[in-house]
Amino acid sequence: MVVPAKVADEALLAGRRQQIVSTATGVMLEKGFHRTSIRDIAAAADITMGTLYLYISRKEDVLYLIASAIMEDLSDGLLAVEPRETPLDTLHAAAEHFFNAVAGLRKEVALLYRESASMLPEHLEVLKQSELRERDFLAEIIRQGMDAGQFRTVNPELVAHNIIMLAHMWALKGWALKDDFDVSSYFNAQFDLILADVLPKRRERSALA
Amino acid sequence: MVVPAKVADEALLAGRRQQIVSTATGVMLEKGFHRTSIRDIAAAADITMGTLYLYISRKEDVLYLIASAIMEDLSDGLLAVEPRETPLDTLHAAAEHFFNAVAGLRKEVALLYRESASMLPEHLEVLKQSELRERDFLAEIIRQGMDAGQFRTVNPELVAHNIIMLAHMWALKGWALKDDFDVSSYFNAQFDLILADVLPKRRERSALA
DNA sequence: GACCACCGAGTGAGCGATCGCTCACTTGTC
DNA sequence: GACAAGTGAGCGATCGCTCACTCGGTGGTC
Repeated sequence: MVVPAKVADEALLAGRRQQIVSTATGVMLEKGFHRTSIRDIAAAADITMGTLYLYISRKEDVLYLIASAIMEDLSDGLLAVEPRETPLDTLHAAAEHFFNAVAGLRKEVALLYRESASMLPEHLEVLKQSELRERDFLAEIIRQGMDAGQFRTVNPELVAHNIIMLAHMWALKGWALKDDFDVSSYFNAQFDLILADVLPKRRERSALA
Repeated sequence: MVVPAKVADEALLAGRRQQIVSTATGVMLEKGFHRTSIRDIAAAADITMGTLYLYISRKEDVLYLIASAIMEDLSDGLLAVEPRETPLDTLHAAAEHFFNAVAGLRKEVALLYRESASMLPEHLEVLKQSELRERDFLAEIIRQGMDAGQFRTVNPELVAHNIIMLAHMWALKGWALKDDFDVSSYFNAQFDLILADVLPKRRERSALA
């Protein structure tokens, strides 16, 4: 167990933690990890400090619960994307889903980057593994496109990581992008560039673009 | 003046601040802004707390001095890149320079992302403007390539921002990339993809690639 | 040269305000 | 009455920042 608790009742545990995470996220988004006190978190969740410590054992546990909830939101949705007719279609669907998910959790994704240094190493490792799973999912689609002769030869993991990074970029660089794009025009512009990365140079782009 | 001081002698001011920045950077890199105390900074710079406050007026000022020194290192080098024979050559030189600069300041760049939320708004704004200057510099090269008919039609600012983001990616995602790349193979792989973004689809890649 | 008033730079004990976390205790339920 | 869940005053350890003070050098006066 990554986050030990002192309460046996599992339903109660899950419920209270959900209550803690959902209320503490707002506080952390606003004030950040270090400026958010245990008292703040307890007050937001409408419990006392002592009760809070029945469900976590260190302040860092709260951060981890928040971070892994965000990561799950992002990852689960992506990994649930079903294969389409062609690898290109699948890549488009997966990327679009991921870009939208990140856009819906802009501040939360930025929080992950900001506070990753405040996390305990074993917690951070879990999140890294989660991102690697996202990368591998996208890389597998790209590999299938290459095997099918539909994509040119690229490093699938690198292109996959770029897709993730450019999605995160909406969260990290929104201050600079918001003037020129909204969420969907941002995705369209970026996917056009991703297409250029993976499609063979001599072939016309598909109707999808 | 963004950071007010209580010492009149400008040479002394510059020297002391250089001394503060160079020693405090190491501490901040290791512990982060909030876990680094004023006492830590003063001790590292081998001065007392009182003296420190002659050269800054808030703890956040130290962070800003550090951050703007890092940003200057990155920006000045990029903006000093001279035009080459063709826009493509110039873009290659500029991107390579920037990727190398970021790679040489990996932890420092990661610090900028982590601690941007700890900065005072007016300090953060200066750093944003600096990054926009980098973006515009790269965008101008791309625009020239488009005007010369050497590049296809893309959004120059977006591609420029992507180049910056993918360079920063080495600092942000090094944990995942270090297994597959070193600094130069990473740049080569990414620049190959950037080429695919900007070069016309039907044209063979130049000898540069 | 002797004296002194002045000033800018440097000092660090100490202030008030937190902080994360504990534990002796209360409450509610069966 | 046994036990799991909940409570919050209080502990020790910081923290950022201040301010009354020391110190050494400079220049004016005799």
